[in-house]
Amino acid sequence: MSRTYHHGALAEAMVEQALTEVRVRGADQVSLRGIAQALEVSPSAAYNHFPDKEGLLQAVGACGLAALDERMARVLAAHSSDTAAAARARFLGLGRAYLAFAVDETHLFQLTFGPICAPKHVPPEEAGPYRKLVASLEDLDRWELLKPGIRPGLDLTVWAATHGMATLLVEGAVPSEGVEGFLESLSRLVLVEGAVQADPLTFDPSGEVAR
Amino acid sequence: MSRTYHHGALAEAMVEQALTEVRVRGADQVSLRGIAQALEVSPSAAYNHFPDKEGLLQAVGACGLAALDERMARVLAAHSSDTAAAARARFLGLGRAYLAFAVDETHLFQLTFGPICAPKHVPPEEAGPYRKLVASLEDLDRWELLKPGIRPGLDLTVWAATHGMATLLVEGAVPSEGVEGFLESLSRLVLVEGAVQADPLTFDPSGEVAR
DNA sequence: CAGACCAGGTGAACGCTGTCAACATTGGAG
DNA sequence: CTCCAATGTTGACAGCGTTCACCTGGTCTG
Repeated sequence: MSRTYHHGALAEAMVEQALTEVRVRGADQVSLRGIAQALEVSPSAAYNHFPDKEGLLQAVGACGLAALDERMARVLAAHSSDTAAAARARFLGLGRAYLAFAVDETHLFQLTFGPICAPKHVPPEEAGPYRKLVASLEDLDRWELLKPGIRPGLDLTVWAATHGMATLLVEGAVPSEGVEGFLESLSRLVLVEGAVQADPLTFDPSGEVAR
Repeated sequence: MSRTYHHGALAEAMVEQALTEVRVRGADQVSLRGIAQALEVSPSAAYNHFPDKEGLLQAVGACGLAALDERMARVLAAHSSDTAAAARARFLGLGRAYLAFAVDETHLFQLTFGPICAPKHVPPEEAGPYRKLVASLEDLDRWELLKPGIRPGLDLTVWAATHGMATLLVEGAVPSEGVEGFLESLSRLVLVEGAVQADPLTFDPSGEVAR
């Protein structure tokens, strides 16, 4: 309980504190001084670990990306069997996980894909979520579940649609009830008709935020 | 040239000044004091016309929405004939205009659809751009240019895809060269094959900012 | 084992910000 | 002509990010 002069793991502690504050109040409502005060540390201590406030927020944004990736990984783990039905379930589940993250981690989503952090994780080919989406589409293609002739450019288009729907949810332009309708419509555009009808609505892709 | 005590049209002047500063530096780099200084007016004068800084920025965001709407209106005017080819050109042109706006008005786009302004223009059914998109889709449907059975939910899905592509462009996650590929891919998903092949790449939907 | 080193902490200060309350100015209505 | 309401100014306040000079104390060396 004794507060030593040197904290020992200030960087991690600041990211964690900033993460919780971002989640409840939004990134532009958190102050470096507030975080330092919560940690009983002087405001300038942060500058031993981060170049500036943006540096700290970028670390928080990386946590957000990791949390999203973990949700998506959990979906893949829940539908790992090597069947056409599982491939379809993975595709829909990934989309649902992405949108669920946007809905119940609104502020973190905005930071992760906002102007402060977005330039940090480009090109997107290196990030987990995009790779998982591409893999899922390749999977669908292998099972011949994709409509014929639509493959070129499909990665980007499906990604844009999902990401766009997520931002619309976050902005409040679309209520969260619209998620299932969106996924159905997207499926109608992309998947062959009547291939696998059973809809795996059972899996709930919610989860905690990664460190 | 004489500076009177009362400005006369301070509200409009502040919006205009804020608009130009947002366009070059981004919304979170503009300060109320800076705007007041540029107009040779005291900082607190703004509070006679706007409740706070956010109020001013919301007015700027409304200009952004109007500018986007005007670009889209110009596309409709350029392809107003009542033919299947024109309907297809309108659809592609609207998407191109939306994405072009995001590319060359990045900061304004971010403000207009960011956390400060987005809650202001919901529900989106009341905004021009969404209505124009919906009308375009109904148009395509009337000419039987849409793939059969995909209509339910298509408005939202196409809007999400376009808006998502726009945000990816803005974030730098996708280079602006990807626009045409995206539009081709989207067309492949939505339009009947080989209906109208001539691609109206000729029209340039760039334009000035309204007000 | 003494002592220097240095990563990592402190405190005060600077300039900037948004916002407010009290006061000044003035065009135009009565 | 007078007065008022709209609209501008002044001065101040608290809070912000950031910097600089300085302090602490665990660790490694002579």
